[in-house]
Amino acid sequence: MPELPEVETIVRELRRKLTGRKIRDVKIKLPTVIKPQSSQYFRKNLIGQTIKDVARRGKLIIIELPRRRFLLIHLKLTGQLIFGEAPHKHTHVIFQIGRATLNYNDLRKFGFLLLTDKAGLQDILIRRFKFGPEPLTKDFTPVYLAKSLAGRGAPIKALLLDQTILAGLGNIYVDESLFRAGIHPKRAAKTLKRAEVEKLFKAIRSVLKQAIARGGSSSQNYVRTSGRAGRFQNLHNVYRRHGHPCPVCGGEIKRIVLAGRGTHFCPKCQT
DNA sequence: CACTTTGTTTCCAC
DNA sequence: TGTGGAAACAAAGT
Repeated sequence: MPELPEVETIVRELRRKLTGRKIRDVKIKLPTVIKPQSSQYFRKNLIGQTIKDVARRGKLIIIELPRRRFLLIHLKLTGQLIFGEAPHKHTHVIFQIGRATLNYNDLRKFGFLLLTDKAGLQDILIRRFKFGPEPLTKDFTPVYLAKSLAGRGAPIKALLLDQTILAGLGNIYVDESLFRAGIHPKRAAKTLKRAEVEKLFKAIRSVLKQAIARGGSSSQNYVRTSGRAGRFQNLHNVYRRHGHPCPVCGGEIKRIVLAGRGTHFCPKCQT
């Protein structure tokens, strides 16, 4: 599952391996797989470019190229960027950087790559990706969280998944954060007490930090850019553990559908 | 076959 | 206009 930690890892490795290097060639293996406008654009525009910088906002990776060009990579679900791997059935784009290769794989093809100019980038960032703060920066505070939840009748889980409130939290980490905070995913956001908001704030940060430290969650087919699996799935308390006992109280973990997502929680511990 | 998965969009009701 | 719920969409593996 591509979520925050793996994107962090990818960006770090992209910086290390690509910054200042030339992209000599970009091979489009299956042009129809990528958004139609981008495959053409790739072929024409990427050859010989030098990567200047890489940034991350939520699950969107933005690589700055010279001449005010930007490469956007939006990783969703099964999207992967893997260094030094033989291309396979789900490899859609291969970046050749010197002798190194970086594969863009996406089994379900939910993600996309797009090469665009400054105006297009701004358009996308402003109109399509109005991201809230990064959970692990100082922009994210208990006060901000409280303010975002105040007066909202929606279930707390729905708001935590909303990227305009908080960037980069996906289904796994929302479920795990709510478990750690002892809050029921269906609770109306505005009913959270001050102490609960504080607890949730801490839970989100600690879950993400631990997940990053362990290289993310390989619960289905996520792997790191090195191709190795993450190890946070071993620490999942509730995510896809319905029918199993709660590690805290021993009660049964339940699964419901909330905000269109599989939602896992302990009915005893989370109120 | 049904079902799962994510992020986004669309539609509908209030 | 904002809000929230529900459904739809992409694609493919289980």
